[in-house]
Amino acid sequence: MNSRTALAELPQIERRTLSETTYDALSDLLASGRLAPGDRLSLRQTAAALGVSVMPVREAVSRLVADGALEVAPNRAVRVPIMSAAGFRALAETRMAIEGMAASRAAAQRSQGQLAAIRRAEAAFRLLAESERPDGARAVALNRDIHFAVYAACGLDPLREIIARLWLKAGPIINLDLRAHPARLERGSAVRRHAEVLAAIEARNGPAAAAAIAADIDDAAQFILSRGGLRDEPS
Amino acid sequence: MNSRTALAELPQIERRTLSETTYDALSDLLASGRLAPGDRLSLRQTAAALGVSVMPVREAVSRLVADGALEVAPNRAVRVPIMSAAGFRALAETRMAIEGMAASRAAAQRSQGQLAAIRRAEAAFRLLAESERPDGARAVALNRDIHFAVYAACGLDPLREIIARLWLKAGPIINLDLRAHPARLERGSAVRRHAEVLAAIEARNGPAAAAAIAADIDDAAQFILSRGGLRDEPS
DNA sequence: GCTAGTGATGTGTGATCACAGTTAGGGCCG
DNA sequence: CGGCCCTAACTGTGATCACACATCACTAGC
Repeated sequence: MNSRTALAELPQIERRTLSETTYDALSDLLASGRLAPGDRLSLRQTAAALGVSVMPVREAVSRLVADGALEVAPNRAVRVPIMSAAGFRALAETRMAIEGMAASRAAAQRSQGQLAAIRRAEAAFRLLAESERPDGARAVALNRDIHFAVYAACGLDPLREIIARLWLKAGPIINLDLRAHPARLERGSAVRRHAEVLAAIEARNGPAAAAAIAADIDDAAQFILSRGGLRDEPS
Repeated sequence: MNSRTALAELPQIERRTLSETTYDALSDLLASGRLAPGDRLSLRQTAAALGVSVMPVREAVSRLVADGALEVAPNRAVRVPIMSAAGFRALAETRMAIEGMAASRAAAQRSQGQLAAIRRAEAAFRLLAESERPDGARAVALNRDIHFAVYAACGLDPLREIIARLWLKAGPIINLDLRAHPARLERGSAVRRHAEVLAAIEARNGPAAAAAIAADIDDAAQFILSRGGLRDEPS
C-alpha cells in the first residue's frame, strides 16, 4: 500500500456516453435559438454531422421530446415545436410564477459567494448590452448566465432543474428573437430588470426579486407576442 | 365526397410506439411505489417481461433517467435512486411551493365542471380512507386522482406536467410507504387536508388552498422522515 | 487462512440491418 | 399544357449483433 496516497490524488475519469454528449449538443442548439420553431431534424443527418451512429441521437432526441423541447409529428418527422400564442403565454406565465419563486428564495437564502456570482454575471451582461453593436449570441449566453446564477442561489436543486427544462422549451422562441434582433437590448428593459433583481437580492427582499424576474420575463414575452410571429389558432 | 360527414366522425387512430407504452408501464410501476428505491432494473429482463426488444426499454429508461425517476450508477446499473434525507426534504419543499401555487391558481380559476371533479375525487378518497381495512394500492391511486384533479384546474398545462414529473421522483418513496402502511390513513391527516383543499377551492380562497396542499405534502414528508428509513449521509 | 488474480456471466452502449410509412419528383396519359 | 400516378429516396421504429466493462464465484499463491 505504498502508493495509497498517490492513488488518492488521481482525478476521477469522467465517463460520458455519446448519448449525453449528443443531448448537450442539441440542447445548446435549442437553448441558444440556433434551431428555430418548425425546423426539422433528421436522425441520420444529425448523426452524420456529429460523426456518430443514429443510436445516440435517438436517445438524445427522445429525451428532448419528453422535455417538450422537440416533438415528433404524426408523420413521424422530428421538429422543433411550433407554439401557439396561447401556449406561449401559458409557458411565460408558468415561468413567471416558478422563476419568480426561485428568485424570492434566492433573495432569502443567498450566500456571499452566490451574491458575488450574480453581481459578476449582471455586470457582464450590462457591459455587453450597453456596447456599441451587441452580439446576439453572446447576449443570449450572458442572459442565461445571470438568470441561472440567481436560480442556483435558491437552494433547491429540483427547482433549478425544472427551470432548466422550461428554458429548453422557451429557448427557441425567446432566443431566436434576441439573436435576430439584438437591437431589442437597446430598449434597456432587460438591463433595468436585471439591476432590480440584483438590488432586491442584495437587500434580501424576496417579493421584489420575484417581481423583477417576473417583469423581465413578461417584458420579453410581451415584446415577442406584439411582434405577432406566433399563430393564434392551433393547427 | 358523399361520405365527408361520415369520415369526419371517425376517431383518430392513435399511434403509440412501443417506447411510449413501455414508458407508461414503468412510470406506473414507479408512481405506485411497486418499484422501491434501490431496486435494480435490467434492460433485457424488463424487455423480456414486456415481450419486446431492448430498444423500446432503452428509450423509456433513458427518459426516466432524464426525469430523475431512475438513475444509472457509474457501474452502468439502472436502479431507482436512493434519495438522501436532505434530497427528500428539498424535493418535498419544492413540491410544497409548486403544488401549492398550482392549487392557489386552481382556486381562482376553476370551472364548475372542474370543481365537481375535485369533489368526486375527494369523496372517493374519503370513502376509502374511512373504510374498515383500506387498500394501500387503491389509496395511492385515489390520492393521486384528487391531487391531479386540483392541478388540472389551475389552467397552466406546463405547470401540470412539471408536477407530474415531480411525482415520478417522489412516488417510490411516498407511495411505497403508503402501500406498505395503509394504517397511516387512520391518522386522518390526509383526509382532513383534502377537505381543507376542497373547501378553499370552493370558496375561491387561493392562499388557503396553497396552505392546505402544502400541509398535506408536509404531513406525509414529516411522517416518512420521522420513520427514518432514509440515510442522512450521501454515499 | 486470507488475499490477489482469473474465468464466466450479465450489464449498458453503440452500430448495423430490416421494415413500414411518408414525401417529393418525374414521367405518362388525357 | 395540366393533372394524376408511380417510383425512388428518405423518415423513424424496432430487432439483432458486437463490444467494453462490471460483478461474482472460484482457485492458486503467498
